[in-house]
Amino acid sequence: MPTDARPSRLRLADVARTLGVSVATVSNAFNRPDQLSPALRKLVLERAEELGYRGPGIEGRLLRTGHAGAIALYIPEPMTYLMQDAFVRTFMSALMEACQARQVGLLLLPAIPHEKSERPRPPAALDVAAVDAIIFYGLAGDDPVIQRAVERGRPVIGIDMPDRDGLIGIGVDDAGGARAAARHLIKKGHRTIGIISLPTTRHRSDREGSPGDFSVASIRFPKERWQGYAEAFTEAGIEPSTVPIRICKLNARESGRAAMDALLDRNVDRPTAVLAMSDVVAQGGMDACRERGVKVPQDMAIVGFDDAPFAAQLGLTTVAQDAAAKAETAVRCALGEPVEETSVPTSLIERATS
Amino acid sequence: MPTDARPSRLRLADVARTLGVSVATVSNAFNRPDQLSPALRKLVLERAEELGYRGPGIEGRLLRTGHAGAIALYIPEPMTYLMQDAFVRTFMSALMEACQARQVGLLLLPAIPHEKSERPRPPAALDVAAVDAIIFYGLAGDDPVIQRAVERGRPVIGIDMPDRDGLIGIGVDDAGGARAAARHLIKKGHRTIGIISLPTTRHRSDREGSPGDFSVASIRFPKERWQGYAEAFTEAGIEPSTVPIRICKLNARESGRAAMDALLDRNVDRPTAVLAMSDVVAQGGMDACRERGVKVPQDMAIVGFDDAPFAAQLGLTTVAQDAAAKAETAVRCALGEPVEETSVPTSLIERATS
DNA sequence: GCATTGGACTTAAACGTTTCAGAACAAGCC
DNA sequence: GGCTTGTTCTGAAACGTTTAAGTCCAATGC
Repeated sequence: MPTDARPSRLRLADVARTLGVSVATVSNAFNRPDQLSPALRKLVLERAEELGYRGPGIEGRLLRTGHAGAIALYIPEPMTYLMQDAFVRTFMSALMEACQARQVGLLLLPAIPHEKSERPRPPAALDVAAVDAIIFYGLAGDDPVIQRAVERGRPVIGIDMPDRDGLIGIGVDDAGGARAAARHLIKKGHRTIGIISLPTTRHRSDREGSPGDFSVASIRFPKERWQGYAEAFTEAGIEPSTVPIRICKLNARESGRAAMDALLDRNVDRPTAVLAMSDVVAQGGMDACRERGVKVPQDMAIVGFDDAPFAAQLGLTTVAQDAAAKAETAVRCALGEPVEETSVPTSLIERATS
Repeated sequence: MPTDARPSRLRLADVARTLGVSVATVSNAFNRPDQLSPALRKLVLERAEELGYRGPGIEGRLLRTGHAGAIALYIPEPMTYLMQDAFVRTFMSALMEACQARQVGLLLLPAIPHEKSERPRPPAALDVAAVDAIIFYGLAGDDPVIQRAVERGRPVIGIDMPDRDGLIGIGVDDAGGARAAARHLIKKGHRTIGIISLPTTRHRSDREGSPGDFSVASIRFPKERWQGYAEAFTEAGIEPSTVPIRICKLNARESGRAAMDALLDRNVDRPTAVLAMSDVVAQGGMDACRERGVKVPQDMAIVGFDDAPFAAQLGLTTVAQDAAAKAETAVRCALGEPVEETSVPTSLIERATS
């Protein structure tokens, strides 16, 4: 280590001093070209380059304007979840691309730990992070962190969440995608179709469900997807209240397996097809069929949701979400760019399981 | 509050005012408990909670103290690369865990685009991001962004990079890993073991080498890895100066192939095993063996270095790096925590090639 | 020639926080 | 009683930037 006494960064004032102009002029050279003559601007910029001044630092600017040049992503899970789930990774990639294109930083916020602990806990990163907006992913609609984020007075975006006071919800057209999936199975001749649902509230368990669960759901997409399924059923003359439903504890393969098991155990109304609310639980369902010797799609047709990367390998018919559009829209909203529509389209991808 | 149209965040001053104390006192209540009586501190904290004040915001603090509560990660690739490569994902997960544990944000910086463009380009995120430190990953040792980062006057960490003025390099324990690899082959009964080395200086060519090349090496890894190999040889009573060495021009498959070719061409001391300094050149060596009908591992055992993602598929025995420790150490350095050792342990992974 | 306009640059006041240097006061020591 | 020491709180000056308001001056219109 050399004996560099003062490695402090250069400031506007340093550039201003060597040129004999005011700091305002230097600031304007960088931010408001119309406020000074082109000749002087060129001079200032050249001198800045010469000195190694890279432009106005964030410290002062953040205080003065509140503009941070980054957006935050918050998930209620440990951060590593972003790397684990293949579907999430797809979304993340798209989010990164959107940020990259705008040269904006993406700040991953640590989930706030469950706090039984001491009262004077330090302010959470979520509360103080230097960002222009916060994007939530995988959050329940009634999570209290939403309120905290909104209080910060910056745009707050919720992926797969309903709009809410101060929260811009971005989602796929869940109802439309689900309707298409259900119609597809009905067209194939199925009349008894089971549902494998994702959890509808924060209180979670693997259990039997009913349409009533969806009307009180605090998590949006199961609700909306059910509505889509139900619409298609009604169209076809199938009474939605008679449809067998299993609700999963988690979006996990094992939960899907258990749900399919329960459906196959039924004596009456044993379904010939299943609509799964995610590809992950659909995959679990396929596991259960294989174990029990139930042939897919002959004895059991399956349609997933998400078009996760592994769905193609499995030959799983599924509803594709445009994850890229979702991420792009989220970043647009975050940065205050004009955005026409906050729900993105879906499309049914027919493969071997139906 | 019905009348207040302003959604502006609460400030220290707001809390101070309602209590009739000075802002300094409120600030101290949050940051320096020893500066006021416990009773008053309690009062202040309670009132803050009541008002919904979450603690001193980043804007002022950043300006005053420069403390941002986040660290940046910069890779010279598009950000999405972080999601694509399995080896990188492992590192990322570990990095996230380290950040999560400390409740520190992880800011992903967009790579600076190749700039043929207009002169007055806006300051890059790398230059202005609100972070306490910058971690580089996958960067060439002479990339000019290092200089820019160092100029910011914050800790700069380089993963798999040599130390450099202002840059803290974090790497694996090269000597230890190499020693383990050599011991492994010796234990298997090999006595004539060839070395396929990475380049030792900036002047590069595919050529024969000798121990002297390593004592004058200007590049760190080969030197250290050779030391590890040599130790193990000496232990086993093998004179290091008699060991056949090939030095590659590049860390490239083709160079590895050429090196193995040369070793197999030897009439005397034709090796029965090879220690390669990277998985890439090891892979090249395997190519050469296949072409010449030399059976691996029967006629030629091979041990690589790195545990690159493709190593498992190839069945290549190699020296794995502890990605988690690397990430943990990087974060430690970034946050100025005491760190005893900036080189991280390795472990030998035995597969089919030895 | 004198007011008016507009361009080019400067002045100075924020923005919210931290922290150094006191102030006020009480207690202890000689 | 004067002096030091300590405790608890306050005043005020930074930190680096942006920007509304203002100054200066040359050009224009009459």
